[in-house]
Amino acid sequence: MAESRPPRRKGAARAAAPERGTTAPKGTSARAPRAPQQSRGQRRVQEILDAAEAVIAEVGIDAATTNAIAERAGSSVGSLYHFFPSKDAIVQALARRFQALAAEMNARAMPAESITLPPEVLFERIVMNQVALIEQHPAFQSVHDAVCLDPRGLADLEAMRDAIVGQVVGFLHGRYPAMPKRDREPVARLAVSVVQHVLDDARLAPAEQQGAILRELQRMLVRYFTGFDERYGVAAAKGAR
Amino acid sequence: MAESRPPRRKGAARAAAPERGTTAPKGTSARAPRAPQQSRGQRRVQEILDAAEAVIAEVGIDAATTNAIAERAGSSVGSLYHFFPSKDAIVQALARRFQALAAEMNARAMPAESITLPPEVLFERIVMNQVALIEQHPAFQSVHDAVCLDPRGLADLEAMRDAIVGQVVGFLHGRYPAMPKRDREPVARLAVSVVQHVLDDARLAPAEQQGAILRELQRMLVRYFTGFDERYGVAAAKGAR
DNA sequence: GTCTATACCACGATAGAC
DNA sequence: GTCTATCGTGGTATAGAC
Repeated sequence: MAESRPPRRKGAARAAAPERGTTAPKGTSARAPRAPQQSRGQRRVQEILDAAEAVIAEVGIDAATTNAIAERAGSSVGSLYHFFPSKDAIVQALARRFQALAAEMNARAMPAESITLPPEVLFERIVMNQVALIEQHPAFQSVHDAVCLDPRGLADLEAMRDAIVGQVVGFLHGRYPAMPKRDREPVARLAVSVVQHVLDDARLAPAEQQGAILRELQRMLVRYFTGFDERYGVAAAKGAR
Repeated sequence: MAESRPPRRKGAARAAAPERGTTAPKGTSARAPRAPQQSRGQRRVQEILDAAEAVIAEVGIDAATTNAIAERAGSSVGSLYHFFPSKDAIVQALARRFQALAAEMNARAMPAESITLPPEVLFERIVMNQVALIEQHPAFQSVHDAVCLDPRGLADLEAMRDAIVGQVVGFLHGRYPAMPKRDREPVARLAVSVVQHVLDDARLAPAEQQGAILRELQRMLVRYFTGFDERYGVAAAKGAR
């Protein structure tokens, strides 16, 4: 994997830190009251991010050049730098998009009602959701890793991972009120880490084995959580299995 | 993070493919019959690889420059390129070292006698062994990922991962003769993937949680394999738990 | 065999015409 | 707002003295 972890500091031209102002990638300096302009600009920004995602998925972050991204977006570097102050800014914007996406997906995969589901159906849902997310956004891991190792610029924001872990902690709290508080976060971190990395890893396996790996992953998680079900009981479950 | 996966093709100067001949990084063209020369050369090679390992562990593969590696080795680029034809060759040599290391470690962690051990002690040993390996060689993951995504040059050699998976498959065969043959490889792949990635990931967690994550990882693996113990029985075990 | 100096090139980022 | 052309940086790899 890749590849080399930190986002680099290689061909950084002379311009050191051109200051990035607000969170939104403002096109021109002051906001223009015309809605069409803003929406057009937003569409352009999204197109650039889509292109960046595609290129990164293919060649990785370091090898994804600004020229390649611009070209893929049907645009050119100059235009790209009109919307983003630097390549890093593009990666960070992408990270934010992914964070929102992952949080939403996670909320859908384990809503409040799901805390009483039997592990089999719970993890079938979670794993399949994550599979879909990785298939639709293969750049997820690269971006995630790059941002994690480069805290600057995302410091005020919690790391992507932490947001997801937080959701799982909440789930554990709901399902196992008796689980010691200090156990919740390690368990959540482990579960998230396992799902994320195993699925990413599975793409390298022979195609005919990928289904089997998914099934084993589900089996492993089911056995892990069945242990908790037996130890702590499932909150308000009808059949405590 | 991670970075960008593929080893790049960035500042590749004009020299396209200077052909790498045999497997051993031959210094001069013909072998010199003097033993001292050879051993000295080998020591130099090892020093360069050690330096590369250290630099990669700190900054990642892409950001690890040949100059930094040479400097760290107490040498200089010219000398470095006397032993290795390219930066990629260094990474590949490093990969081979790691492969041997991991195989040896694995053989130590699960020798033939271990197939009857209770899961608790088995995974305590396996996890702790892998922890030690990652601590002593933090560049392991980076190199592994980079090589996996860049099959060229390691094609004849099995991928690092496959070698380890093969050992685990053998273990499963010994411990669970009744396990269907086609289940063995997915199970092995999953187990290897989980151990490797979770431990690598744990380094990013808050220090005070790392111990707990390790414990949870062991618990998860124990519950997973206890399921197999119950389903298939442990070969020739004294107490079938 | 080891070093210094440097060729060569790709990249990120900017300038300025349109 | 978008483009083309270009600059400055720094990275790989080499040349050639010692």
